[in-house]
Amino acid sequence: MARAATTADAFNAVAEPRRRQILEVLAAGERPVNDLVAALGLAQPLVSKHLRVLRAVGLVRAREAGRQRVYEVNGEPLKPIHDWVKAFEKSWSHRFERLDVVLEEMKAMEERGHGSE
Amino acid sequence: MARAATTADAFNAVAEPRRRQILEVLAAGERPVNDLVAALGLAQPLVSKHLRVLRAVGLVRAREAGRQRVYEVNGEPLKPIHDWVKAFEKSWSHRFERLDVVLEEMKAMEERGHGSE
DNA sequence: GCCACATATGCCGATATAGGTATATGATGG
DNA sequence: CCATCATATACCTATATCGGCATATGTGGC
Repeated sequence: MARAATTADAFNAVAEPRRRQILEVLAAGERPVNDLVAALGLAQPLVSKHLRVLRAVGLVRAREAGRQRVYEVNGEPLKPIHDWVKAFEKSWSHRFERLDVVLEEMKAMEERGHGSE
Repeated sequence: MARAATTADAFNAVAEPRRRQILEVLAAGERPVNDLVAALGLAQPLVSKHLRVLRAVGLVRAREAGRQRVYEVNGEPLKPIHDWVKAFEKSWSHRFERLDVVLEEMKAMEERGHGSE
């Protein structure tokens, strides 16, 4: 057996740095393929192939617009990754043992009108 | 070029379901290899090879104990994944604007003693 | 010293990848 | 209709994987 298909999983799809880049660009707003080609500096067929993988896992959606195909992110398939990784968060964030405390902190931060990051 | 090495990244290392399983088991506490073999029902060389990959990325650490080798999780290399994925969280959690609601949910989940997967 | 135990490594086969180049599909405009 | 733009697909090569089996390394006990 070889490695699991890249289209098997969001885990596998997102393991490719280029695919992550594509998602990052699309996070700023939907884009036709050529924009992605320009933004990433990759060969057009490469981008199309990566998009194919992302589409297969549901991470992007295509919309037809004349002769262009406009792609848009759909982050939902990332949720399993988020949930799985989150279970290990305490491993690097030691203040995380007291979850209640952390929640208070976050809440306070939010109320102070301070966004994310 | 083939796919990036599994040892290139936590992203790649964790794309393998078995490797995730290993980390899940180890999350409950350090274990010698044979325990993992029993817990996962895999062939011993397989487990050793997966551990090798996880070690290469720093996701596990080995401690010598007599003729056993006790492995332990180190979640820190997962942080980049967490951070990256988190940026897309709003994409699937539309109620994310109401942070307080989310916090309640998290608290509830935690109190229910929710494991991984 | 020798044998059983615990783990790691070597070699093999099948597979599917990423990237490249050339080409097919498909829509638009003249 | 034909040429052009936008995107997708086909074919190719090199590579590294996962899993299986056999074996090496290394430790402890008798």
